[in-house]
Amino acid sequence: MSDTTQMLKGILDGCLLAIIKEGEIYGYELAAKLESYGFRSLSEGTIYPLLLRMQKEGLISATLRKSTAGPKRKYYTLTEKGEQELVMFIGRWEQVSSSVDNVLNKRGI
Amino acid sequence: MSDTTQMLKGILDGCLLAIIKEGEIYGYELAAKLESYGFRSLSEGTIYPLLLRMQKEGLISATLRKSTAGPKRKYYTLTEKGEQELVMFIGRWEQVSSSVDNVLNKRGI
DNA sequence: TTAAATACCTTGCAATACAAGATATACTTT
DNA sequence: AAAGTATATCTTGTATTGCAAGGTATTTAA
Repeated sequence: MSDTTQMLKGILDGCLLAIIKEGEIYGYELAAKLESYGFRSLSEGTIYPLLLRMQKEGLISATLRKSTAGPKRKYYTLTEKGEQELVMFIGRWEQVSSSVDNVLNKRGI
Repeated sequence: MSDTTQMLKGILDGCLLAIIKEGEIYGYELAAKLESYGFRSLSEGTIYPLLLRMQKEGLISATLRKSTAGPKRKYYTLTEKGEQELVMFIGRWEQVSSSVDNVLNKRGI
């Protein structure tokens, strides 16, 4: 109850969409990218199931490519549906985050 | 997958703490207050179990008082532990929300 | 007395982050 | 060759939590 686990629910998927939109990227690299944006180190048990789920929902699509330093990488790109979902995510985020900021700054109505 | 349900996880408790800190308040009023801050209408099935949980954890304490227009009201106040938890919540929120904003504004590193 | 607004609670479900453990490839070191 | 290390992905099971649905009780107004 004292970490950010619960707080990440419902925002990680949107953040992944936003990063993938910037350019084709694979899971292992994504985890590092999230850290560079300020997220604490995220478990692979979080990233991979999430990517698979989003692919199954048709938000992203994947292609396998050989790597020079390990097993094949699974590169993801946004689908049309994924772009739409990203737009809706941003709307949700702005509504919720501004509400929280209102509460913390004590500016009701 | 297109509402803010998941996004509220891990932030509602902190928001309740912040509002209760402003002054003694009861559950039914709290729901209205949250709306005035920008949250969409929250179910009583969300508010009451959450208040009971926080009371059980010792973050808030309650006293019953008669009402002029209905059954007794349960007024909540912050405990010392609740104040500490609020401070920690604010820290978590600032870390996470700034990370999300970084991702959405594409400002890595 | 019937209705409506107020006020609180309980049960069960669904969604999701994550720990733990497994598998496989390429390169480097011994 | 063999072993180790970094890279890269996946699966299973668990804990937490928002919320719908349904229930109870009190006060005032119609």
